[in-house]
Amino acid sequence: MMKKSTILDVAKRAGVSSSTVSHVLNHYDDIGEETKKKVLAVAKELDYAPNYAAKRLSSKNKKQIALILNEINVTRGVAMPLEILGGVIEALDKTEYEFVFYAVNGRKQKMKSLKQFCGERDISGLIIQGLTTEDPYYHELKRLDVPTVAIDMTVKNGSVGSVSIDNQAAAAEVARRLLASGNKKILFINGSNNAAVAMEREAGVRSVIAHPLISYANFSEEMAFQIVEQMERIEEIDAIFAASDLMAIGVIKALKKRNVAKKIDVVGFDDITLASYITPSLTTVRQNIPEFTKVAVADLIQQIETGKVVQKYIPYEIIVRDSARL
Amino acid sequence: MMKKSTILDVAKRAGVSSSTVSHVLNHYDDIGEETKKKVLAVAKELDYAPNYAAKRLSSKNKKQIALILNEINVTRGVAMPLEILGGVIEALDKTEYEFVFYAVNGRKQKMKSLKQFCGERDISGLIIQGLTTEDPYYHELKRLDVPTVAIDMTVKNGSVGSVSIDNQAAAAEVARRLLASGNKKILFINGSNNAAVAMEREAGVRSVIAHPLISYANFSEEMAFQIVEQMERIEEIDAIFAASDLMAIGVIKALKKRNVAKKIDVVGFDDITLASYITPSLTTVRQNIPEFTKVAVADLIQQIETGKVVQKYIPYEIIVRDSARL
DNA sequence: CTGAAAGCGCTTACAG
DNA sequence: CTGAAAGCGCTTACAG
Repeated sequence: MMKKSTILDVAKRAGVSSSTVSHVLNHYDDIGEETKKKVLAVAKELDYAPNYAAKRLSSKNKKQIALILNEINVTRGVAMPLEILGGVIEALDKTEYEFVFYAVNGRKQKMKSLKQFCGERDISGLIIQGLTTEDPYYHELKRLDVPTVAIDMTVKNGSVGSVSIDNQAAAAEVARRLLASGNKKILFINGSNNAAVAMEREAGVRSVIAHPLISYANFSEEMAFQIVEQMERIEEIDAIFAASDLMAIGVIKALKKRNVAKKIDVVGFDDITLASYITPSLTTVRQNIPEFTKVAVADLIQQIETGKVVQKYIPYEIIVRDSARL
Repeated sequence: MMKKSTILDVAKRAGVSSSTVSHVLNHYDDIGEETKKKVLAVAKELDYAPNYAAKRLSSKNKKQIALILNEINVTRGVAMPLEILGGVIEALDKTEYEFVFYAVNGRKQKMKSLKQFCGERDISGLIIQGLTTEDPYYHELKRLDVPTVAIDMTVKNGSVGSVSIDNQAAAAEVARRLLASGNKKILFINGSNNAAVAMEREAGVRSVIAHPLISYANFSEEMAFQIVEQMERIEEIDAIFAASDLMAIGVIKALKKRNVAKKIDVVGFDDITLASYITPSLTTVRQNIPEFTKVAVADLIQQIETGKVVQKYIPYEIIVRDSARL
C-alpha cells in the first residue's frame, strides 16, 4: 500500500502552493481556470484524500451534530433506534452539519461524561434518545451547556429541547375511549418508573380513571405475560392497556393461553411492526418516528444558531385494530 | 460557554510541560507520583478534554475500524442493520480499535469512493454489509487494498473476507426436507438477482430440484403477496419457499386470503422477529447475527494484523414452526 | 490570482 | 523523571 499523498504532494506536482490546492479543493472562486484544472487533475491522479483529522483541527468551521443512542441493542422487535439513526442521518444530509454517532450504555456513560465527549469532538449539538432517569447522562443534561434535543423523552430542566408525542394526552385518550366503549375495570400495565414517558402515560391514565389498577412489567413482553397469566379473577377485568406494544403482546399471549382473549380489550403503545401482524392485531398508539427525527434535527439547528429551546409535541394517532374496537 | 482548555493550559497551571501532561494522561509510567497527581488534579479542575482531531493527527497509533452499512432504513421489520451495529460496537469495545460508523446509500457511494473514505479517515479495516452487485462499493471492494470483511454477503474476489451462513447448503436442505415431507411441486420465491446471497439460495434450490418453479419478488412482502394472490392453479402447488421471511409473510397473507393456507407449506429465510409472531408461525432458516458480528470483527483484526483473508460460514439452523412441519 | 507562514492541539523521539 | 522542539496535514488571514 502506497503512502498516502498529502496536500503538499499535490501542490508540488501541480507546481503551486498548498494554499492554492486548498482553495481549489474547497471551491473558493479566486483561482485561475488553468490552475484549477491542473490541481484537480493532479489530485485525481494521486488519489488525494484530504486528511479528516487535519481538516477538523485546522478549520474554524466545526459544525458537528452527534446522535447519542443509549442501549441500542436490547429489545428484539423494537426498531426505534434504527429509525432514529436513519432519520437523523438523512435529515443532517441536507444541512451543513456533519453527523457523529455515539452509542453508549451504562458503563460508557460512567467512563466518559457528555461534557468530555462534546469537548473532545467539538460537538455543536446533541440529539439524544433512550435515557432513563437512572442514567448518568440524563442528569448531566440538565447542567450541560451544549445545545441538545431529546427524542421520545423529556428532561425537566428547561434548557433541553425535546420532541415526543404528548404521552399523557395519548394515554388519557386511550383510557377515555376504553371507558366509552363500555369497559369498566381497566388494568394499566406500565413499563417502569424510571422512564419519563412511562410516568407521563401513567399520569394520563390516572387523569381519567380515579383508581386504576396498575402493574409494572419493565417493558418486558415476558413479564407482562406472567402478570396476566398469574392474575387472579381475570374475568373481572374488562380491558388491559399496556404502555408498550411488546408488553401488550405478552398480555395477548397470556389471555390466549387462559382462553379469555376475546372478552378482554387490549391496547398497546408505539405501533411497532409486530402490532399489525399478531393475532388479534393490536390496537395501539402510533408515534411518527420519522417526523420525530426531522423535527429534532430542525429544532436542534435552530437551538444552535439562535439559542431558542423548544419542547415540541408531535401528533400521535390511535390505530384501532382487532384487539380493541375503540 | 468558556473557552475549551488545551493541554497547554493544563501544563501551565500545573507548572509542567505539555509533554509531561501528555505522558500522564496517556498513562506512561515514567512520571513522578507528585507530578502525576498535580497534573490529574489540574486536568479535572479545568475539565480538560483532549482534542480528538489533534490526537488523531499527531498520533502514530491509528487503529480504526469502520462499519459501513448500506441502505440502513429501508425495510420495516428487518432489524439486521441494528443487530450488526450493536454487535460490532460491542465486539470492538473489547479491542484497541476504535469504531467509526458510516451509513451510505447509492448516492453517497457515488459521491465518495471507499478509497477516499478510508484515506480521509485513516481507516485500518472495514466491515461492510448490505451491498448488492449493483452497488459501486461492491465492485470497488475487489480492488481496494484496505482489509475488509463482508457480512451476509460474499464478494467473488479472494481478497475480501466474509462471514455468512452457507446459503446454498441451507436452501438445499430446506428444499430436500420439503420434498422429504411429501411436497412435490415447490415454488421458490427469490428476492432479486443482484444480491449474492439470493443467488446462492437459488443455486441451493436448483441443486435439489431439477426444474423448480421460480418467481422474483424483490424481497418485498407486497410483491410476494401479489404473486401468490394472482397465481393461477394454486391448488397444484404443495409448498412455497421464500428467500426471506418478509416475502414468506406476504405469501402467507395471500394464501390466507385464498383460503389455502392450510394446504400449502411455507418456509422463509432469516428468522426475523415477526416469524414467530404471525399465524401460522413461520418455519424458517435462522442466521445467528450476533455470531456474524463477533466473527467478522475477529477475522478483520486478524486480517489487519496478519494479512490472512478468510471466508467463513457460520452454522445456520432450520427453525420448524407451524407453516411447514418439516 | 497566488504564495509564505502561522496556527490548530496534540504526540513523540531525543536530550539531559 | 521532565522539557524543548519538531511534526502530523490541513486552513486561513495577509501580503503582493
